Amino acid sequence: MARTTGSSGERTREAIRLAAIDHICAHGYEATSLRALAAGIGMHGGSLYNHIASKQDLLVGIMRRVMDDLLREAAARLDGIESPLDALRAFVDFHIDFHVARRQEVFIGNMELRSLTPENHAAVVALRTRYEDRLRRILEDGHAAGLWRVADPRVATYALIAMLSGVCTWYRPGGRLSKQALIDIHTGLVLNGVGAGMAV
Amino acid sequence: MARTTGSSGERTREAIRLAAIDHICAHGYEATSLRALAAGIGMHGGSLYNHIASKQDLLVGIMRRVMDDLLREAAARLDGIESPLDALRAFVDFHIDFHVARRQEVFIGNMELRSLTPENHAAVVALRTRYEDRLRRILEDGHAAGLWRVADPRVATYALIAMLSGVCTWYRPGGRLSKQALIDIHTGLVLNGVGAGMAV
Amino acid sequence: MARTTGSSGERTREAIRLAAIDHICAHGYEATSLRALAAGIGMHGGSLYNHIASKQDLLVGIMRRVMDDLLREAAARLDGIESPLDALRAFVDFHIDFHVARRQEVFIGNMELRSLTPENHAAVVALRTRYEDRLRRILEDGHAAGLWRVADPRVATYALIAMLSGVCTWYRPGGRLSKQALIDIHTGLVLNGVGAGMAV
Amino acid sequence: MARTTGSSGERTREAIRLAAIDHICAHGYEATSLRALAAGIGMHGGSLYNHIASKQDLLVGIMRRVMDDLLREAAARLDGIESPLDALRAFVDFHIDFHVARRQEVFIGNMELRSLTPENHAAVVALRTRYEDRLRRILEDGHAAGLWRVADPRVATYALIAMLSGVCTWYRPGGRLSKQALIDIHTGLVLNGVGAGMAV
DNA sequence: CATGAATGAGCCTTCATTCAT
DNA sequence: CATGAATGAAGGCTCATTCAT
Repeated sequence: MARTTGSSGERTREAIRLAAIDHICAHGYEATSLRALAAGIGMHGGSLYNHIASKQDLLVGIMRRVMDDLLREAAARLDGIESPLDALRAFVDFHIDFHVARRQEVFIGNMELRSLTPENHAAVVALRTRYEDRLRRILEDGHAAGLWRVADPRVATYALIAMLSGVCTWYRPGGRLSKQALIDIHTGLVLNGVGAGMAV
Repeated sequence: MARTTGSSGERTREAIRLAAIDHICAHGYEATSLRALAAGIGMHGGSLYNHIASKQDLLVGIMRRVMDDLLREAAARLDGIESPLDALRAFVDFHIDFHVARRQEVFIGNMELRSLTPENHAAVVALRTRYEDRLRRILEDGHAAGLWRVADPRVATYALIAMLSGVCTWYRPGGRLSKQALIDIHTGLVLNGVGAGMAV
Repeated sequence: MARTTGSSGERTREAIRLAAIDHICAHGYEATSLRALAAGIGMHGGSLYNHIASKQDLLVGIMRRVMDDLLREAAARLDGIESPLDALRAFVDFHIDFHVARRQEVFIGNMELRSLTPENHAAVVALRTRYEDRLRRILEDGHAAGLWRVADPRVATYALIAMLSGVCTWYRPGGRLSKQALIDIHTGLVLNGVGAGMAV
Repeated sequence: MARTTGSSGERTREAIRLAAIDHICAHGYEATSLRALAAGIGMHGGSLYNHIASKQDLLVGIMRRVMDDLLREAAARLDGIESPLDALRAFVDFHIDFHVARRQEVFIGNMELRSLTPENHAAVVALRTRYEDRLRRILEDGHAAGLWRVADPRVATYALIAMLSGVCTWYRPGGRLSKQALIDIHTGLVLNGVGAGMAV
């Protein structure tokens, strides 16, 4: 007998996740009511608990998943690139790509850290740090290779990631600019910014 | 005749503001309880209403004040600068300066837009836009003067402001770097970024 | 042909009963969740309903069973004893015996009367009364026979049963005292109490 | 200006306590809803929290108060009595007196120990033990003085207190028997029970 | 002005129970 | 029979807000 692509439970779980992402992104975690979430997908509030352990669990689930995906996809796209310059280009490319595609979840990941319990906070921050370390190492490598000059790689990392992530604050799909245009603009700012401008 | 620095009422109002800034910055607007705020300054919840009209009013007050100060101080520091290059330098300098000094309020201004009622949201966003316009005009002027090349001034503005504002996410006074070091690093990234690198 | 000790269904039903006795005894009926009960025996909450009609039904089942056993075993041990003195001794002996053996269920029977629906409450109280009547009749018989003096048999019955049942509040198997020691102590208190002391 | 005998707050607090005693006694702690309690005294559920810290706090408050009163009044009535026989009589007298007067609270004290948090449980049990120790010491003193024979004072204490406390299970004010009759009956059972029968 | 108290809505969560599979 | 999922009600508790004193 044919099996549907996911049990009803899995589909419900996913509907909850999507509704939560939408609502938390728009109004924030604290301002999101599970009742409202449930109503939005045609359930009663209590029924959610057949699929999630708690509201906090729902939040941290969203955040871990997006961080996991970010790290995994970053590895797939960036591992093995030898030249720091290529790596930096690829990083910008990937970062914008991912942040445009997963705009809402990444936004939540940035905004709702303070809504996590201490343990969850530590876990998510650890994942963030691993991602930041990728960029920091690229910056250090290029610096060591004389490709550019970065006085303080840590601060530069923070600054560049803040810049590149700004996209999920204002970007709306179907807007004036294509994703590729976005990538080009940001690639320019980043490469020039660190002083690898000739190469642009 | 000597004048006291403020009536008792004004001092209370200010204490409330400061407590609110602290708490909202740390835990968010929705997660901030007026009772807790009041307790923190030795009052009862209900008594706050002798000084504020509502919780929303308290929030929007904080946000308007910091935006007003931002615009006023920006005008004082930047108006009258002729050269786009000097203006850009001065903008970075001022932005970091202000964002380090008013770290918490600016952070609230960025994080809690979504907690505002539609009217308040519109009002605060209007102020933000006026500030962004300052940078955008500088970028356009420099471009027109051939000092640098900025393909899309609007997106560049978003990107640069996101980068420069990242500071209030992680900067803690008394940290590893002096404010001047911060300013230097960011000035480099910005000037290089737009392609005015020779001038750094 | 060998017979198994019970069908799988019966064994499940019994496992539910035992788990319920444990949990209700420890935390009370209202504080007992059917989900928790089910989990304790490796089932899901809903599956319980293949074996019980309702939570109330589970409770009243436990209480009726223990009262039925109490009455049946009391009859087996006490019916036919002629002398009131022998009967009183035997009653104490039996009561302690049963209450030590069925400590938890009897405890539930005493504590959870108030959790029963009115009909169930009436039914269980009727059984209790039949048991109390046994002691009351013994006391009246001995009084009539001049073996002791009991001013108010009803109150004396309540008092003596309260005393003898206290055992299930504090007794733990494997404690300092043997069951026989318990019986001796209580026999002394009861016989002396009614004034049949010479006979102890 | 005349002052009322208690602030409105105190009167409300007392109304809550009384309603809680009634309801918990009748239906048990777990089965008692704060909403229902509040409705019973014309308030909304949330308003209770102007007077209590939590439902558990309400329960432990009732239990501590009655245990404190029990210990204090016991001291007032029993301290200084030299003769063990007089002390035992006085103990029975006092115990029944108090248990009739404070029937409901004492009942709660006996039934709801398991509803207490571990810390509260320990605290209340400690008070109970101090009360039991009074009776145990009387029994030991009389035994040492040769007034009666008590093989195991600890168990005898449990047994007698269980018997004397049974009263709050069935006694209803205005019933068939006067309080004095109750006291007389129980005094007889106790004094005879320990073998001080001549003295009755 | 501050207090103490009440309101009424809302929140997260748990629960007994039902039922299609 | 067991499961997974839904229901609908209820529960304890918090909150912004109001108002008489």
